[in-house]
Formats: sequence, C-alpha cells, structure tokens
Amino acid sequence: MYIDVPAFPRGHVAPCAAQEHSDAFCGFPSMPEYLSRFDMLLSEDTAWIVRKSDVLTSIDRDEELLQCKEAGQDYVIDSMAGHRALCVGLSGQTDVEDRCLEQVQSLVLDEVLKDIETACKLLNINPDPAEWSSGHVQKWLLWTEHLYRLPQVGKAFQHLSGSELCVMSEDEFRQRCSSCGDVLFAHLDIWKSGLGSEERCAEADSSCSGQPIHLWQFLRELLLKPHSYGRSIRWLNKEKGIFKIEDSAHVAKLWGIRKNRPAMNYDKLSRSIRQYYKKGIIKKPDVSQRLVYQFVHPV
DNA sequence: TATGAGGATAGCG
DNA sequence: CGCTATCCTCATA
Repeated sequence: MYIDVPAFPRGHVAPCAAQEHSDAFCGFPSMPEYLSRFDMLLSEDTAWIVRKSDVLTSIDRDEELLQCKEAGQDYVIDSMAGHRALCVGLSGQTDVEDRCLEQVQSLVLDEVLKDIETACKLLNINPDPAEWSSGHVQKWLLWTEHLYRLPQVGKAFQHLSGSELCVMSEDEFRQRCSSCGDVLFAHLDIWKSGLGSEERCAEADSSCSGQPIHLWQFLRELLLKPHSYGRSIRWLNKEKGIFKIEDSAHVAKLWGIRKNRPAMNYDKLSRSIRQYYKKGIIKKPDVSQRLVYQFVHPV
C-alpha cells in the first residue's frame, strides 16, 4: 500500500549539494527524526518503505538504510523508481495499519501545509507559486537555498515569474541548474501540491500579504518551527521565553531576505533587538549569556 | 574575533 | 512618529 504524500519523501533526505556543510544534516530532518513525530501511530513491527524519488537517487541507499537502522527502527528503502510516494506498512495486520496510515497521511499533510503557511509568513509571499512575481521567485529561491544550504543559483532563474516556474519540467530545472535543479524542483513541487484546501489558502493569503513584520514576530515564527530552523535559533526555556541564536549569521541572512536587505548581518540585527530592551519586548535573561535573549512576555 | 550596549542619523510608510 | 537599517565607539569575554 502506498500513500501519496506531498513533501515528505522528496524532501527528507535530499542530497546536500552544498559542499560547505559536510555533516550529515542537510537541512532536512532524518527520516527517523521526521517519523518520530508520529510515533504514537507506529507499531513496533511496522516497516516503512520509502519509494525512491528522483531526489533520492543521489543518496546512497545503503547509507540511508544504515542511518535508519541506527535509530533502532526497522525502515526499509524501496528501490522502485517513482516519485513522491511515501511509505507503507508491511508486516501484516492491515486493518489496524490502514487506519494508522490514514492518520499518518493526514498528519503529514497537515505538517506540510503548516510549513508552507509559516514560510509564507516569513517570506511575505503568496502560498500559490503561480501567483509569484519574478521578485517573489528570487525571494523563494534565496530562502530555500539558505534554509537547505544549497548553492546560490538565483541567477539561473532570473526574470522568471511564478507561473513560468510552475510549468517548467524537472529536466528544465536541471538544465538551468545542474547542481541542484532537481532539489529545487522537488521543493517547488511541494508548494504546488500544498494547495489542496482553499480555506487554508485564503487564510494564508490574508496573513501573509499583510503588514511589515516586526523582528520579534519574525524570531517567534522561526522559533515555532524547530524542525526547520532549530539549527539556527531555538528555545532554551520556552515557558520563560528564553531563546538562543545558534547561528547568528544564518538568522541575520534570513531576516535580510525577508526584509530585502542583502547587507543584513548580526551586528545590525542585534542592534534592532537591543532597541526592544526599553520597549519591554525582549531583554537579556537574568543570567546573561552570549546570543541568548528572552521575550519579556512569553506566550 | 565575536558579541554587547547604546548614541546618532537617515529612510520609509 | 515608530521601526528599523546603518554606522560607530567603547566595553567585555
């Protein structure tokens, strides 16, 4: 049985095209990490098969398999070519598992849509790629490149509107960018398919084409998505609103992209944070630590 | 060398 | 005017 889910299988182990980061993490959660969100739905003897998407082709299957085994789970990588299909249970008990899988599917879909909504807010762009101007396309590219640590290839897609981008085939993406065209195509594909429900779309629409976002709101949004941004900024104590900026350059870069300020850096971003001291929005925690701040009014 | 505090100034909706 | 963005000086680790 196969579940067709946008996003998960294509993204989760996308190859790390950027050489600068040699560690295993490529901006995506590992499969075990991702699946751990759904632990409650997985029975111990359930095996998962991930059909190999084109994005997965450059990953060493054995290595991936190993990674999954290390996590103490019984995951299996299917060698079938195919795309964007995730998973499915093997060992037997179909009744219960079918129900579980339906729930997983709905949860995964939900996660994906929420991720896109967040990205819309953070980028201040429309959730529907077809509506993007060439400027929006560049913004999305820049963001995606930084988020997943891909090489910067904005130039290869210059002067392209969202609708033009949407009708491009995967091969055309590859032609424009041999190093990561396939990955970018996969990411765009997630956006293209993430538009199933209209209510969400309308919702996201009103929330993102809004007012200029404030820095503290932006930081909050990043903190809400540890799965995507946890390597750059994370809570040290969520209840007290204490957070730490783990990668100052990266956070500053993302903020710069959001505000269309290519020259943004941590020096300037931190100056803005300090402006919040007297406004009572953010302060240094009682025991001051480097790169650690605290929201005065935690939610 | 990176971070932190805060003054000064300019731009912008 | 509020909210930065930018630049700068001085202090600190």
